[in-house]
Order: sequence, then structure tokens, then C-alpha cells
Amino acid sequence: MDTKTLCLGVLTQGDASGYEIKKAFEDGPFGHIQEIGFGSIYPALAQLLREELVTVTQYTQEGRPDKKIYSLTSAGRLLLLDALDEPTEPDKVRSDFLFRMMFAHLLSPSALEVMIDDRMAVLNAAIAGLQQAADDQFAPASETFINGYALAIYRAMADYIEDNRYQLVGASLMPERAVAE
Amino acid sequence: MDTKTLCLGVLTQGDASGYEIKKAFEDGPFGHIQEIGFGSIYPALAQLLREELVTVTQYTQEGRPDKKIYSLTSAGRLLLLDALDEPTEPDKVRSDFLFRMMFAHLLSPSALEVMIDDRMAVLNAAIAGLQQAADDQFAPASETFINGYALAIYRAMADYIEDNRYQLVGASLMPERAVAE
DNA sequence: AGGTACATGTAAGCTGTTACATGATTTT
DNA sequence: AAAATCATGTAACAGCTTACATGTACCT
Repeated sequence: MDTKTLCLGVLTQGDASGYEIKKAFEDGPFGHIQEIGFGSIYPALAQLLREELVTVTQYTQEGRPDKKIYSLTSAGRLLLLDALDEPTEPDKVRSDFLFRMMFAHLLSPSALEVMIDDRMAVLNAAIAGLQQAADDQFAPASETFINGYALAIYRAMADYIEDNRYQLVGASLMPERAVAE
Repeated sequence: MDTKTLCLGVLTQGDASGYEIKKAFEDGPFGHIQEIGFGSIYPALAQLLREELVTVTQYTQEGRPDKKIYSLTSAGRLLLLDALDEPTEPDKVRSDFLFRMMFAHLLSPSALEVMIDDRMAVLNAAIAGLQQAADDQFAPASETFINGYALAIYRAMADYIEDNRYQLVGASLMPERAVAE
């Protein structure tokens, strides 16, 4: 999925500015799909406009740049549909956390504990946020599905780490304990 | 994590060629951390060599290019340790599958079913592979931890999709059914 | 006969990130 | 008083992917 298609996708949910598209990828269900920054969004929107896949309406504002609200054209909507028909690429992950866990034996037990605690805090915050979002009865089926999916994964991660962290820390502590006992 | 640090990480597990490093990121526990291609590995290895973070031994082979086996230097090992101490970046995901699920209502029920079935097949294959790997009693703690973590996540995904796919397909089918009944 | 595994490397192109530029209003 | 929110955009840089280049050996 390139940035252009991602923007097209958000615009099916209603007209939006570049700023609002960015927010959709931070908070909403799109946040679980992938991240994008302004540096990708604004050039993508400009290109979509050139290709007439979106139109723009400019609202003058005082004290800040004009707000540009983009709308899908029917060509844009069709292009999204085409993109959806293309073969689905495998999910991609990049986990700095797992990389560190791979070298748990090279870390001090305290440094390891801090990393794991930090990770648990992030996961628990995400879980709390998603549980609140789950209460929304008016959300469309796709949003409910994606929020539930993300919640299931975060819970599985948190549960697994909680249940198995001592294996990892244990591998580091074991020699000290053997001496003490 | 840049490619250089990733290579350094694999080399702590023993000397390896660029080709073998690639394989480690396909099959082994590193496969759950992230993907890398030859086009990233070979230049990274060349640069690590220039910076004297690795050494190389060249084995002449007939009918194929010389095999270059890289080894960590102590400077390389120290640099990895430093990298491990730096703040952990948040995990990054890119899910083409979830993007499609977001637009389930724009897809035909049959196309949706195919996408979900394909996804389940990939997940079930990954789960089967990881269950086999879990039988290895001699694997280090970190590998066991990471394989178990990946297994827990894949199971959570598969279970969630199996339990909730009808919500998504239902949203698409409902109008037809209402007429039929 | 064709595909996969082995084995390394370069170059071009595409994508994405980060920093810079600008500045008011609202919240903590 | 500082930080966050609102709001857009460019330019430079870094990184990654893909294609190209080359060729043997084994398995189906």
C-alpha cells in the first residue's frame, strides 16, 4: 500500500484535510494498519490532485495556513477498488523490542526488566484505549472488527510476556542464584 | 534498527555468510523481528568490514562465487551492546490485510471470503511451523521466548478472525438475506 | 525440462523520514 | 511559561527494493 492509496482509503470515510488524514493514522482504526507522516501525506495529496483522483476546497483561516479539504472523485473511488482487488501483500513487522529480547542474555537483569516493564506499559495503555473504543455501538462493522483484532493481539502479547518474562530474566539470573543457594 | 546492527546481531550466534544471514531472517527467530533482502545485507556487510566491526574469511568454491564467512570483532560486539542500550523504538506494522478488511463493505462477499481464507491458510501454516520448533529442547531461552511469542500472536489472530469473520461478511450479505427470508 | 538452492554484488529508482520554515490559539 | 494543537509545505537525506549480472548443482 503506497501513501496515495492509503489517503484514498481515508477519504472514503468522508472529506478530510492532510492534517486530519494524519490523525486518522494515529488514533483511529487506520492506526493499526500502518503509520504515515506529513512528509508523505502532503506530496501524495498533491499528486492525487494532479491525477484528478481527488478535488480540493480551500478554506481561508486567520493566523494559520488555509485549510484544504480533499474529496474523492469517482475516478479516485474506482482506483481504490482496483487496488483492493490486487493480491494482498504479507504483513510486515519491525520489532525493536523483539530484537532486544533476542539478546536478553547480553543484558543486565535490571536493564531487561526495565525494557519489559516499558513494553507492558505501552501494551496496557493500548488495551485500555481499545476497550473504551469497543463500547461504541454506532461504529461500522469494519472498525469494530479491526479494533477487536488489535485488542486480541495486544492482549495475547501482554499475557505472553507476563507469563514468560521470568524465563528470560531467569536465564540471566540463574548463575548468581546457583551461587547463593 | 538499521541493517548493520541486525547483521551484527546474527553474527553473535556464530560466523555466517551474507547468504546465511538472509536465511536467518527468513526461517529462524529473526524472521519475527523484521525482513531484509540481499540488497541491504551485502552493502551493510561491506561497510561493517571497512569499520572493522567484522572480519572476513574467503573460501574458494568451484562453480559459484567465493563464500565469505564473516566474524564479529570485539569492537563489533561492543557496538551491538551499545545499540541494545539505546531507547527501544515502538514496533512498526504494515498490514495490507487489515487495510482490505477496513473496506470489507466495498468488496463482494466472495472476494472477502477468499481474502480471509488465504489469510487463515498463511496463519495456520505459520502456527504449524512454530509448534514444531517449540519441541526443540536445546534452543536457547531467547529463541524459545520469541517463538512462543510469535505463536501466541498468530493463534490470537487466527482465533479472532475465525470467531469474527461472519460479522464482516454479514455486513455485506445482510441485505441479500433480508430479501430472501 | 524447469524450478529451487546456492552465492555475491552493483546501480538505479522509489519511498519514506527528518529537519526546516511559519505562526496563532488553547491547554496544562 | 511551556507544551500541545492546529495547519501546510519543501528540501535534503537516508534507506530500501528491484532489476541486472553470472553460473552450477540438485531435485522433481
